[in-house]
This record gives sequence, structure tokens and C-alpha cells, in this order.
Amino acid sequence: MIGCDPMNSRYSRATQQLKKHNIRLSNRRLKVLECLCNKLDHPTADQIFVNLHKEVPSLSKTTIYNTLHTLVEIGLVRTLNIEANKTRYDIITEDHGHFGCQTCGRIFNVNIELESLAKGELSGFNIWERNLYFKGICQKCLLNKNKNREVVY
Amino acid sequence: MIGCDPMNSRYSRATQQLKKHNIRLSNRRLKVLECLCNKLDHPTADQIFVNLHKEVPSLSKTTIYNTLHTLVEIGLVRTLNIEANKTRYDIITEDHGHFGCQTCGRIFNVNIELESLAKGELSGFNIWERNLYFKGICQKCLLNKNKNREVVY
DNA sequence: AATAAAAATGTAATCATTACAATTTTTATT
DNA sequence: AATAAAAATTGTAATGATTACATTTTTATT
Ligand SMILES: [Mn+2]
Ligand SMILES: [Mn+2]
Ligand SMILES: [Zn+2]
Ligand SMILES: [Zn+2]
Repeated sequence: MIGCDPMNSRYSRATQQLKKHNIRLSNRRLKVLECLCNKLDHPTADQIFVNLHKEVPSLSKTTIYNTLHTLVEIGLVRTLNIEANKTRYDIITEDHGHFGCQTCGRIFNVNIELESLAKGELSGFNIWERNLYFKGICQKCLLNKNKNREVVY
Repeated sequence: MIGCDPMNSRYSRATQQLKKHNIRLSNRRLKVLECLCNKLDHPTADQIFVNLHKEVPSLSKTTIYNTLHTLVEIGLVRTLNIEANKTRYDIITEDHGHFGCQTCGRIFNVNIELESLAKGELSGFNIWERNLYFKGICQKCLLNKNKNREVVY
């Protein structure tokens, strides 16, 4: 696996932010960041661990958790609690929602502007974070299911 | 603690539903249901356990989990994944959102119509469940914080 | 009362996450 | 370059929520 494209703007912005916060750009941290920037969509800590283990076998899970916590702390990453007892991490911190397919397990991004929701009812409240998620079956899985049906009957 | 007001419409509708599904209205199940209908807002399995333990000391946690699972299965209760590694249960299954105060830990209900959101982008997807939650500090906690500030300085 | 089915229990196992002490690496200072 | 201090990383053990499962208790049916 080749490292995160250095031209990846999200990655480079993130490293800048780390510098700003006086957090060292250690190899391990950059690997975790890289993993979040690459194809992996909303990975769990364990998925990051498995993914990086081939490349960096000595990387510990504790370091992954430590890194994720610091990334969350400085606002470069946000956590998703869509499934019970499984925290997922999202490098995209801009306002958006999610769809979790209960068949294939994938988490899709959903473009939604959440900023304006519930303004009235929550006036007087200090809102730090907005999350919207849907659960169901994605298009692809629905099509597959129908295909299988046709074959079976 | 007196049992759930039998006139509580949500409670009685729930027992009807249980009957319809041929699930026995055992004492233990009704206690869990009662707990969900009463003041407790979005309790965890453990909070239900602690709450009922005084009254029914022999009630086991496994039974609480079993009951919650059956209630979720027949759609009488829904799960909330607002905090990591802590599933909360909500007897109110109608469309609404939540606000989790990071100071006092309370989960507030937020009236929001979610049905219409992301219709376009998720066309072709089968949506089973919609969840919206906010995190931040509630009004009361904000006021308290300011009060304390005044006292301290 | 006998029997079968359903419900409930307690204990042990699992899984994600955290705590923490020990070790290694990096950085700053001499 | 040698040394000391600070930061990062590691491995192991602990925690906490949830589940698995075998055993016991309760309930309904004959
Ligand atoms: Mn996302
Ligand atoms: Mn609610
Ligand atoms: Zn799918
Ligand atoms: Zn509060």
C-alpha cells in the first residue's frame, strides 16, 4: 500500500493542524491519519489496527487509540456512534449525516445541512455536535436480495 | 415506588402489543416496561437494573436484556447510541431527536420531523430508522456554570 | 399431579476500551 | 557527542457492557 497521496488536501491540512497544536508528526500518528484519509470509510479502531498491521506490525492498539483521541480532541476527526459498542472515526468533520446498511455493514455519507435544525427548541442550549444517522438497507444490497430471490424461486 | 399508572396509555398500548405477539405479560417484563414508561428518561440497561433492584431484588440483568431485546424486536422500544459503549432505551418510538448534555448527562427529547430528510439522496435505499442527536450543554447547566463563575470571582 | 413450553437466573465468556507501568524514541542541553 | 528530560509507544492487566449458555423456576395444558 502506498502512503496517503501527499497532495491529499485533507491529510496535509491535518498535519498543519497537528503542528499548530504542537503535536509531533510521528510516523505512527501519520499512519493512522493516512488510514483515515484513504479509502477506508469510517473505520473502527480495530479496523485501523488490522489495516496498518501488515505495514507496521509493531504498531500497538493503544497507540491507535491514543492517536484517535488526540485527533478527536483537536477536532480533526469525529466519532460516530451508529452501531452499539462500536465507535467509528470520521476524518470528514464537516456537517453531514450517515446511512448504515444493516446488510453489508457499510456506512454511507449523506449530504445534509444540520446546522439549522431544531434552532428554536434548543435555544439557550450550547450545541457542540450534530449527528444524523439512518439505518436500513442500501441500494446495492436491495438489488442483490432481489436477484437472489429470482434465482431461488 | 408505585407501579406504572395503568391509565398510562403508552404502557397499556404496549401490553396489548405484547399480547398480540404472544409474548407473556410476566411480572418481570411488565416491571421493565413500567420502568421505561415512568420518569426515567432513556435509561441504560444498568439504570433499569439499579432502579428495579429495590423492588425486585431477584430480577437479573440477563432478564432485563432479554426483555429489552424483545421489546425492541417488536418495535415497542428503540435503542439510542448517543454515547459510546452505552446503549440507551427509549419507549417513545415516534420520530424525534435527542440532545445529550455533556455536563449533567441528561438526554433531552427534541421535536423534529426526520421523515422528510435526505429523501432525494437516499432514494433507492430502504430506511428503517432515523436518528438525530445533538451534544453540548443544556440550558440549566449553562446557567449553573455562570452562577458558579460569579461566586468564584 | 404430570408434562411440556416458556421465562428467568447465575456464571462465565467476549469484545471494545482504558489504565498504567515499563521501555523506547525524540528533543533539548551541556 | 554525551546526558538528561520530555514525549511517544508498548504490552499487559483491568474495566464495563453485553452475550452465551446451561440450569432452575414458573406457567400453561393435559
Ligand atoms: Mn462520514
Ligand atoms: Mn427520546
Ligand atoms: Zn448494503
Ligand atoms: Zn445539563
